[in-house]
Amino acid sequence: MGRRARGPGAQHEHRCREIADAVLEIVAERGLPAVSLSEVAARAGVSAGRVQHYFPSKKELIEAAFDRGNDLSSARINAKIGQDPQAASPRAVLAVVLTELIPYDPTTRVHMRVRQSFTARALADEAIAARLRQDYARLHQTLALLIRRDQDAGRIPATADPDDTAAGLVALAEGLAYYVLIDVSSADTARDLVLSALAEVYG
Amino acid sequence: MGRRARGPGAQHEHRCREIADAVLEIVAERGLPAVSLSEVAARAGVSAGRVQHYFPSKKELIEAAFDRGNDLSSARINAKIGQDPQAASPRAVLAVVLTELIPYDPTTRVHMRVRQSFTARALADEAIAARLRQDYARLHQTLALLIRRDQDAGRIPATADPDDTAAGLVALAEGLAYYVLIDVSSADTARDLVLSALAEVYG
DNA sequence: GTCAATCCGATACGATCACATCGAGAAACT
DNA sequence: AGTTTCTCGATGTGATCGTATCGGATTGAC
Repeated sequence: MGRRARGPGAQHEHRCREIADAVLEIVAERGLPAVSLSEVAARAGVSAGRVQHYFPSKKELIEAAFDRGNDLSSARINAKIGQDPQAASPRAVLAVVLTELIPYDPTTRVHMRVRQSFTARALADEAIAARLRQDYARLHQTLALLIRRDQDAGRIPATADPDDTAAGLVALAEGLAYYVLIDVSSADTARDLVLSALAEVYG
Repeated sequence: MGRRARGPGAQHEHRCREIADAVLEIVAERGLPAVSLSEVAARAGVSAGRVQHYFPSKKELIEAAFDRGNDLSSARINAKIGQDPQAASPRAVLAVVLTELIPYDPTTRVHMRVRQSFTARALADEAIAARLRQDYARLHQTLALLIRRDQDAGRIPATADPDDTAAGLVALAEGLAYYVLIDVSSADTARDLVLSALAEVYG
């Protein structure tokens, strides 16, 4: 009953991640509608039964993949920032986070394609929308805190609202990220625009 | 042969639009994956056979709905600008276009939900992507022209690149538009951010 | 070594889908 | 009036989907 599965725990999580990663690969290549149990099983190189065992419903499978995608993106960005977020200057951290939202290589392209797919589904899937809102709240809050720190240090005019400024910067980065994904803009152009927007925040 | 169907032409286009509008309604409510021939027929109040007659394949149906959605949005924005685009000041036109990209009432919410759905599909559907690229090219070009006009008039610093600036403003507006759609930001906040970004362009 | 929980492959089922086919009726041109 | 084209509802078909279920294999606890 209340007992926790202990022995196979490690294997369990590993298998779950394998399957979730297969979902992400399919989403990156052909979008969320292309995700089916048989597709996922084939991509992960396992039987459909196993997929069904770990994720009894498709809904759970999709949501697990969403969380997995978020974890991968967060890990990538955190690795870029370095182990000590307090050490670097707020502006440097802001620049890294914002530019990391722009796809500039195959890996980041995959990450942003996946994210874009889930943002679309959020419009019709409240479970995904709730997860996404929480995700945005955390991201915006983090950036707003950095802005506020540099406001206190006098490097950013105190007139700007930190929360709105943070939301604006992320919105710009994501809008440009989409342009890069569909080849409307180049990654370099997008990066320059984001960084110049950041520069304007700094007066 | 080369002959054009004349008599039933009017009815033909009218029926096509009815069906395309039904597709847009479904997309706005439950997303593109919810669009099926039977759903569309039921929503439009016609038989499935008629839908199939006017749109022999689902692909054509989706693409027609995409074009229809674009037409509706363009018409709405053009109506806001007024009949004489040369008369108004470039800045006023820029402000209208950018704020009209932000959902602020049920109608604009529907328009932007539909647009967001198609942008997601564009990642996996080259036909939609091509249409979207053309759409963006036109929009960005229009705004860049307005910016250039006010650069020539000395109202905007000549240092800024008109095309990149236009792309940045639209990207910001669309990123914020999505925040409004999933209730991350309010429409007022988004509007203010877009307008202040425009103000910064004007120095 | 025994036992129970977990794991997972195989199969079946009902629903839904896009699409094809057919044929009757309406309309338009000759 | 006759003929042809357009219109479109009805029905069938093959494929794919998500899910339920079952039975044996594996595993870890004791």
